[in-house]
Amino acid sequence: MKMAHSKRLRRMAKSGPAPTINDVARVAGVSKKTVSRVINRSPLLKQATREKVEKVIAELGYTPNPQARALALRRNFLLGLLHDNPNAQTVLNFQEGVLDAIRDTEFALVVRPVDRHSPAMLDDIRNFLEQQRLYGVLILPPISENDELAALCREMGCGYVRMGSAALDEAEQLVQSNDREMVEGVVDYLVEIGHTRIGLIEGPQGFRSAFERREGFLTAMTRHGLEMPDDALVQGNYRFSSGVEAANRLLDQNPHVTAIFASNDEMAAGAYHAARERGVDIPRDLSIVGFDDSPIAAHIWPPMTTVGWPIREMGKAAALKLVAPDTAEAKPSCFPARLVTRNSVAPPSKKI
Amino acid sequence: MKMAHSKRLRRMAKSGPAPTINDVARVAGVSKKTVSRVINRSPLLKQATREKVEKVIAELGYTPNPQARALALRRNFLLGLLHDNPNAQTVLNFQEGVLDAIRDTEFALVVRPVDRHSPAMLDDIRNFLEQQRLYGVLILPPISENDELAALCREMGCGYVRMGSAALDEAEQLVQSNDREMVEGVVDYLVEIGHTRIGLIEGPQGFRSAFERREGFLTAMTRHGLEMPDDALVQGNYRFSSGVEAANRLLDQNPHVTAIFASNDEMAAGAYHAARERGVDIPRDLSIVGFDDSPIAAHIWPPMTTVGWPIREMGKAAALKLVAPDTAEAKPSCFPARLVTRNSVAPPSKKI
DNA sequence: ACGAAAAAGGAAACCGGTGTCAAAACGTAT
DNA sequence: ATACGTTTTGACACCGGTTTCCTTTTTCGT
Repeated sequence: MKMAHSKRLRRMAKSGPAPTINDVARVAGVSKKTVSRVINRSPLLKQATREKVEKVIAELGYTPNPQARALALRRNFLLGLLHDNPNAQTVLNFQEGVLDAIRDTEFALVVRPVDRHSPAMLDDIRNFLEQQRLYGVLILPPISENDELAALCREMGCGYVRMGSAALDEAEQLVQSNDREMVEGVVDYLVEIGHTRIGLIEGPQGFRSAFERREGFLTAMTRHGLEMPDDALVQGNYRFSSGVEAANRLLDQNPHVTAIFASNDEMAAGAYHAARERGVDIPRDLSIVGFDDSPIAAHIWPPMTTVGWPIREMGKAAALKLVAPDTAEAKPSCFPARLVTRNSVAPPSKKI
Repeated sequence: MKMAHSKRLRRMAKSGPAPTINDVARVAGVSKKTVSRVINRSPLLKQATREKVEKVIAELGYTPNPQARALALRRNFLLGLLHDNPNAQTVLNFQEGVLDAIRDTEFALVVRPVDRHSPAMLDDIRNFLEQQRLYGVLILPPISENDELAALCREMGCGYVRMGSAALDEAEQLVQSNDREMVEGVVDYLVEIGHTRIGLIEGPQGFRSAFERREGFLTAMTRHGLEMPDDALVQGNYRFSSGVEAANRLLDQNPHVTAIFASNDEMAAGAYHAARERGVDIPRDLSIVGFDDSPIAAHIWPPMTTVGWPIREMGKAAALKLVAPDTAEAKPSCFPARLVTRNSVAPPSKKI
């Protein structure tokens, strides 16, 4: 009720200049400093004064000017999101997570897609950070694996948290997932239902995530005493088309594989495509497992078994590590991925 | 060279407090006002003075503090993006477009996913606008169709541009696409290759885009003198699962349709799913056309014919309408969609 | 060479908050 | 009533820019 009332008052003011702390102070008959204390929940205020001021604040519909606050405090309330992730859903989920963390705070999230391939990338980001003076930045993979970028943040005194698949950094600056173990789990699962000739479409050179996933894969294969011929391991670049090519190469070189693990869903979808063109049925003739649980995995036919990360939770935790590093929710830095079982996996067919 | 040099100097300063306009003024031996004039490219400066100051700026690696600027100018340089779009790729493309527009300016983009179904949505957004005092906001569909939201922006004196499928607003506040005509074009195309019994999966009630697309569809059908039985028109809610249900209902009620147009790609993909489960082959037994050209359209099998919007360009134009309304690039408000022909359409098969 | 007009530059106030430090108000012991 | 310690409040400077208004310098016509 009171709320609605104040809104009405504010609206009736007909969008004149927004009330400032001075207006509040004058109307309430106190000094601006006292109003400031109310806003900042200073404990050394008499209850009566606090209430008096709060009433005026509500009546006037006063909101502190964030720019003025930022100036006085010499820090602002802007979080940055640096990303060059090809998977839109991942980026958006992460954004949602960040928003979960900063909703009802004065923080806001500013986004900055970056171009990993531009030689000027670091300078661009430097300018961006210099200009905007962000409170901190969140860095999504794959660019989160760029150590120069992290160094740049440190150098510029800008807080940062990276999302990455391995121990890139200290726990305070990292949210990670256990994808290596998960990939091992995928192999275990495939072996368990009978597969022995499993192909791997790995991600591009130089990506930590690609490396981790390959290592997890190979570790598990070795553990199971399974052979891993060189030509059952092909490389892609995390994109759909590279998945098509990689799967074709893999199946040409190694027609007996009964299952393929691809380092991300896009490439796995590419493998679907290649399989379909060759007339091989999924999952009867070929099982495919992807990684990321992006929307395509659910939409493709047959729905794809894949590994999902709790991206949104990771986004939330990442943001909390910056804005409230001492809360429990900000502490964990490793978030368990889980196998999302759908219909792209079946025991190997008898033939061959 | 010079650049690198200045960067080094700045770095050597070891991240002390960033230099301010006062530092520049002192070192250059001029007043802060003069430095301010240099920054703002005031024309009434002697060339020599300007160069002297610019040299110092470069040496010190000075960048104006955006918060201080915002405070003094009583406006900030933050654009907001309000979205509740289920299609992540669309949102991200739009973001990229906005970034295209504001790259190398002092503007930044802050994002705000909203929950259309929350009753507190408008209040949330009001608080957000009140708190952040954005320069302006960009509003993506479907929430862009909410007139209360637009009214709120006007009331709060916050500039806005909506992306919408119809004449929701004045051209200054709108980037739109000609989807109605495009839908007519889709029908023309289907009719041209021989289809006469075409089903429609329309979007949810109350969405302007859904309305426009349905009208375009019906207009074209009438124009071709084709019958449109009530049961060939079913409703979905723009999501994958609703597409599955809608297609099943449609095919149950009307087994003779040879083509389906769905109001977006998600639902079209759902229709694929339904078709597959019923053993009907796409495109031999059933042609499907979607709308949006989202990634799923390219990835699904067979690749889907759909209608694509130039989202990124629209994002750029929308941002320019706010930050540089007088430039030519900010002028056009209608961006032509185009038919993306892939493999989900074929002439109707003879049988029946 | 001189005066007037135009150009260039500076001093001080201001934007709307916060920090420092001292003053005022209050409660209590003497 | 007085002195004293504590709590509460306020005055004022400051954050780093811009704006207003005024002074100094330069330019130029005669």
